[in-house]
Amino acid sequence: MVDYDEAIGFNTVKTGKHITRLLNSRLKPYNLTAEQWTVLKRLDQQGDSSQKRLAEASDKDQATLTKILDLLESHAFIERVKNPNDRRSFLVCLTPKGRELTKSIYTVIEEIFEQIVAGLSTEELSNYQDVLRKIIHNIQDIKD
Amino acid sequence: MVDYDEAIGFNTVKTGKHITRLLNSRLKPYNLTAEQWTVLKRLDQQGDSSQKRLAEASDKDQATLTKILDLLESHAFIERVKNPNDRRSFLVCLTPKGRELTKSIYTVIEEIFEQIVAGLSTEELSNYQDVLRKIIHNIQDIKD
DNA sequence: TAAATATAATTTGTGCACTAATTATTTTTA
DNA sequence: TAAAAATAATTAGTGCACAAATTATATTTA
Repeated sequence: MVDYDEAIGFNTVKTGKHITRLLNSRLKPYNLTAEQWTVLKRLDQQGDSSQKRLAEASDKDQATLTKILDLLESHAFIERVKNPNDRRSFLVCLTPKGRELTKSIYTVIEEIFEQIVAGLSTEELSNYQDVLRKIIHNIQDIKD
Repeated sequence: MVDYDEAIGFNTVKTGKHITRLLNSRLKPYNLTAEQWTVLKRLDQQGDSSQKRLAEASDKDQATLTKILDLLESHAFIERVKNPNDRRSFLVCLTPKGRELTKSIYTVIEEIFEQIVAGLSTEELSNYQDVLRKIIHNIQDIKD
């Protein structure tokens, strides 16, 4: 009988933690953490966004995102602009400084991941992604 | 060009988070969190242990474990006993209450994971585990 | 159209994860 | 064997994740 709590649960969380920690150590010289990078990346990908939309895209809750944005704003990587269409919300925008930084971090991140996936075949990684997708899907089904 | 930051990094962390959140919601009636369960499970598996050994076995740092143990101790699930062989350390022990709880949680956890892995073949899950193992191994090599 | 309901962002409180520093104790070095 | 170095556990500080509550604003209902 396979112990999935261990094999899937603990080990997925552990792997995620170690990836995050590695990224954090490499991003430290840029005054960035892995979580903050996720937010910058989403802003770069989808353009100026409301916080709600940003939270959804980066899989973070509103409360957590507020804190992360506060930090990014304090470093002048982003700014919050009043949303002309809805006074309850802001549009979050990359500053020129933030845009410049984001561009250079793509390279840093890419190099790290080349090391992280070294020795794994395209097929192995593709299968891995399928399983991740199915697990997330299963969890969402349980919740409904 | 596959974006491994997204496909592997973000999605592994996301999946881990969602598993943890699901477990937390199911363990809440027992006054337990997923992380606390990990510690109880390790104690059950390896018997009375020093904090250092427990931290290693549960992939937590000493500081974090201290806090988790404080909570478990406050609920009388565990107790810290002076280590007769080394005055710098304690032996952490399950109380009868904690042992009883641990036994019943195994069943709860097993049912959740049956749902989490539903529809995934033994082979798929086995391959998934292999990739996790290799990623962790790669990360450890990078650190050395 | 006014009232009821829902929503965006923030704050508060709690539980983790991580690093650095600290104190008492043990181990190693010279 | 005394001094230096290492170690176990804890504390303090910072960054997240999550749930609940709150306030101003938008949407829906009757």
